[in-house]
Amino acid sequence: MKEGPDIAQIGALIGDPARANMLTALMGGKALTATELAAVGGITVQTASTHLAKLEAGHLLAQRKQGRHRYFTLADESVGKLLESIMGFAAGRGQLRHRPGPKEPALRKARICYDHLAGDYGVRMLDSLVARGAIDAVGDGLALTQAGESTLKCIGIDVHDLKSSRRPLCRSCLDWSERRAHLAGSLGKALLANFFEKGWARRTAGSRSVIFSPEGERQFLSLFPVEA
Amino acid sequence: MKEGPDIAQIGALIGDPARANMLTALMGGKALTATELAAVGGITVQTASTHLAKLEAGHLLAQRKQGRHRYFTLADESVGKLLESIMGFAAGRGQLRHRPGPKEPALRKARICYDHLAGDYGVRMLDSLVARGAIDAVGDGLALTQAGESTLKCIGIDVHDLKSSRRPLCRSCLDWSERRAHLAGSLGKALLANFFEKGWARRTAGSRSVIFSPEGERQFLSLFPVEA
DNA sequence: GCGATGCTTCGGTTACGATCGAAGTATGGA
DNA sequence: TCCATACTTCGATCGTAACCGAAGCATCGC
Repeated sequence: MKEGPDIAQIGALIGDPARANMLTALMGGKALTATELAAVGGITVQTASTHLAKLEAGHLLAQRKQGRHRYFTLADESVGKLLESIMGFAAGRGQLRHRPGPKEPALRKARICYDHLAGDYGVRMLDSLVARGAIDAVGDGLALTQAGESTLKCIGIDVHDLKSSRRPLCRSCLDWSERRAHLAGSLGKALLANFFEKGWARRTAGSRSVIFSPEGERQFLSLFPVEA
Repeated sequence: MKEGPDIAQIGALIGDPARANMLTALMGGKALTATELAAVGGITVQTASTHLAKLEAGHLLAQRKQGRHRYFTLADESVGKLLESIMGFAAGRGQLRHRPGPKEPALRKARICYDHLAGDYGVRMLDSLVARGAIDAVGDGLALTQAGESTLKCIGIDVHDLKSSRRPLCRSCLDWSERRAHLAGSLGKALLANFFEKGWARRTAGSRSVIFSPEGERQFLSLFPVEA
């Protein structure tokens, strides 16, 4: 009867709308305070506090005290991956939350998926890297090629630094809006960080969407062309 | 605020213990009746009926009427994949349901994951296929090689038949007990079916575990050796 | 037709958990 | 020291959904 891991527990954790909203907000990768999370959940701070305690007990969140603030983040990358995969599943059944809201288009174009770029632009970037032979793709798997290493060096990313981390360099992540893979892993993170540093793009205040500057957009599109 | 797909809904569906048990049971790949599912959920048929209706409305289950029986299965492969990925996540946090039960060892050795082989033996099989060059593995991705096609022909599987289906041939699936990949996709399904046909193994009554016959086990182990 | 079986629907109870007001604890600044 | 801010804990309320008994359909075998 009772076989295997307890999926009901984490299902229940994600199953509450307020908690789901908070988790979704944390997919933006930024650490948020309890008060901020209460706002996105549409509840009071007291209620949020109990929710956050539960999520932390379930090891979905981690918190870091800083002065009188308490910053919450997703516990680790695996949580982000889990959430994105559930989103992909939900999107596949056409269970979008209500009707597409005003921010939907921006979200579909470019957004943060935990710590890397997702949406149309994220998919485009991976496609382009694969097309030029910088990344090998077999099925779902991704691997950086020799040629890819030098390509990235030109962009300004030293792959050698990334390789020291225990986290995999390339990972594919199913994009819920595009229903295709985009690039995750430490390389995906480094690329997004690189775009922010260069001023090509910036995060928005209360949302996961990523806004490109006109110049940044031009650069990005020419750096990652799509074959005709 | 309300961004992206509705993960709370499917979280809630999975979050109820009775429903989670039923879904887990259906991971065995066999279609089960409402009465059987009520038993695994530990509830009466009436209650099970309402649960099943909800799961069906949420597109997690499909049902097929056959005489006065109603057979329920997972809606499609994506549901199985989602559940296994949640199990993998839960297992990773050490949130096994209680303490390992008596059936746990058998389950870890060999079990059905929706329609293919998982557990120690499932992981071993994939490792062996990769080691002999029958399958290419890059990151998470898997692809059958030319050499692999003939290997499978010897085993008694005509890959050409499988290729006609829209479902991908090779897919990697994260094994919650081994925390490594095993082989899913139509090829994974065909291999397990092949073992059943040959009488090497059989499913058990109320469980996901797969029991090998002594002879079948010998054959299996020699067919999929592990390098020293 | 009739009873038996498998399942669903209805009605009413119950329990759990989400919620918030109010009070309590910690940190920072003045 | 004193107050303001950030957050948690307590206590109580309330709503929802899980649950089961009983009744209602549907299908099978006879």
